[in-house]
Amino acid sequence: MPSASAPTLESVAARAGVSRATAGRVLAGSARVSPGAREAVLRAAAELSYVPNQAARSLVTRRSGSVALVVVEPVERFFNDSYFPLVLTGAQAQLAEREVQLVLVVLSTARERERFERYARGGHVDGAILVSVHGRDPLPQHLADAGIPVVMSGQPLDPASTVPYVSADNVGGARTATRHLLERGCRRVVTVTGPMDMRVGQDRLAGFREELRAQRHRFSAELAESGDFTVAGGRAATEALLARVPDLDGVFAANDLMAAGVLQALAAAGLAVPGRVRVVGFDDAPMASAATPPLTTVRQPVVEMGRELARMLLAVIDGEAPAAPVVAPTELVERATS
Amino acid sequence: MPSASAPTLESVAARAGVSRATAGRVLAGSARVSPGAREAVLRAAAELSYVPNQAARSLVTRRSGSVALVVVEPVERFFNDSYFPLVLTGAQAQLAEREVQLVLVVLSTARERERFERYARGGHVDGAILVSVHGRDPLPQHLADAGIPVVMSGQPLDPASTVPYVSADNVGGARTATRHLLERGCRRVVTVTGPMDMRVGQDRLAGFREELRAQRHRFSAELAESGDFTVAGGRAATEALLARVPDLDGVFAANDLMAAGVLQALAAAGLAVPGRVRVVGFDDAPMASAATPPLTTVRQPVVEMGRELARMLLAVIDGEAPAAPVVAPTELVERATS
DNA sequence: GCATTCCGTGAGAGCGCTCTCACTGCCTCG
DNA sequence: CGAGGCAGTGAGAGCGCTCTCACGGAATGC
Repeated sequence: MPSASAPTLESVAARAGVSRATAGRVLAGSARVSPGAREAVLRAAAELSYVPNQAARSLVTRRSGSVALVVVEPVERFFNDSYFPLVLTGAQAQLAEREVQLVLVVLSTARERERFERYARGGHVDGAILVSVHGRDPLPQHLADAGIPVVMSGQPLDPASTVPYVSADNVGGARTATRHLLERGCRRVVTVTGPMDMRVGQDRLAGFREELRAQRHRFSAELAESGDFTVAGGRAATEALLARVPDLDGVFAANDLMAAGVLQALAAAGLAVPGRVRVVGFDDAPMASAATPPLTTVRQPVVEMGRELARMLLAVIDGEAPAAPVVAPTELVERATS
Repeated sequence: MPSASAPTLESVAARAGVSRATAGRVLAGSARVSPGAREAVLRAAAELSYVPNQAARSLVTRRSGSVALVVVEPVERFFNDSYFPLVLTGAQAQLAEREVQLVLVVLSTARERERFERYARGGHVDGAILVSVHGRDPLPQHLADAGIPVVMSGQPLDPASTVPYVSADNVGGARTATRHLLERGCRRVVTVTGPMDMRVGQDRLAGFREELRAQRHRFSAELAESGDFTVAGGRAATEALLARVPDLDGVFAANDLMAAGVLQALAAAGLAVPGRVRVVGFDDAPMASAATPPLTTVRQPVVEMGRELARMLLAVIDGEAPAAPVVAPTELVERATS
């Protein structure tokens, strides 16, 4: 329970000697109030340290003043990946400026999904930021069709999707990473890819291929091995690659987790980094600078992307013109593995 | 905006042919309703896919159905540390079972602190879980004194604090880590400590000292160097230790981030791990298994601790007897650095 | 067999806020 | 100098829910 009896608009108005309506007008910041009345209300509110009752307000405005950040993946991914906490941080910061609360929702089961939809339709939140939805998951479109303001992180695989999204420039970032390896003198560059049923996975591989081609190197299927975005996956993929391409001297890992696995496998094989093999990751996760040796990687501005998601959602909620997708630029961070 | 016009209790009641009061009784799950009426209401609610309006409900119950997870540190720490996301995950899971929402709040400035207090007193949330508060921060006690249900992670430095908390067994974990090093044959074991103005830092050092003593090893100040819980700090501390104690053959780092720095410094100095020097970290952060070589560490059950925090808070909110602090057991995870 | 209890139910009063509407003065204009 | 307009204000009606209270009817007691 909060303190005994919180001050109400009524008591503020009484203290200021005006009606509830006028007090409300002042606090809503709207026009049409005499300077005298305004000042009196403001003072009274301060003296009582008045806080508007959000429940009463939402009841009439039908706005909750909060939005949901929805994590769709199994919770485990939320653990290891630095992506979510960072998006969350950015979104939270942006929303705080507008005094909008961020409610965290995790959707694992079908039942939870259904409940969330009812929850959102019931007006408990004004909109939702969907993070880590699978590329083909119909949930975002479904919610949007139900009239719930929705934005998502990452580009959906479905080209017909109308849900606004924020994505990093995955193709460009992968090209930069690959070019860097080539410029450093690598002749036999391979890649450990993410899952191919995810847009990120596809795009980062596409960037790798494009850049090889642009630099007149031949791409062939044996140069790519899928690593499913985990450390263990990165290690296993590297072992496979080493067996197929013993003279490889450059590895582009589609994320830092896998790059960590690459480093482990390389160390186990006795291959010096960066002396014998150069490695570049993607994401600039915290573990990139913690790796041994510290990992060269492609930074994506995740916090800023989180802010952008929040900004977009707020725009959708305010009924502004449908937001265009945003593709955030990436940047190479050179450390010791290249 | 949610869908055009959400069904209300009124419409459910009408459809079921009962009064609003009876419909309310059924949905509240309370007794005193005839089976016939109950079934009719339930069916009507399902058909209309009725969702109670939370705002209207809180207006009268003075319960918001949500609690805050408050992060007090500067946001940057939220980035690198795996601790927060995991606590959050655990708390979220626990709260979801009770259909309580988790609102994320970040407190950086004094203004934000003050606003949050008013926010909580205004009944916007029913309670708060405070994470990563500084050991001497008066905020938790202050909120508790204001009548706001509060629990916190980590033991407060102030012995007079009455705020319930959940903490890992830091002393015990540090003893286990140290013992492990000794059992593996290390003769000259040193430690990289956390900040000494934090309880965690103090406790993990205390455990290190206790275990040395228990095993009849001498502790002296030169065996400990502060590393402030960052990778760079861990690296710098290791360099200092190497200069002072060139024959060191075991390092206990008070967290995994610093352990990563230890590994980097050791690699730079050409000291093989675990051949020449053995290393143990603390936390079992994701980066522990991603390190090269994979890091032996002390696991604390962070997700479970998050759950416990949520459970405690709910108990406090329900006015149950003041919860006793919980100290969670730790566990050694052997990987390749020892 | 009548008074008493109790169960199931409905009516109605708010919770604190926003917002529409009407009203009062005062200013402007013809 | 009267009609119209407009700024500033207050009264009052809900928003959808919970909860108290009162009431009819069935079950129980003596």
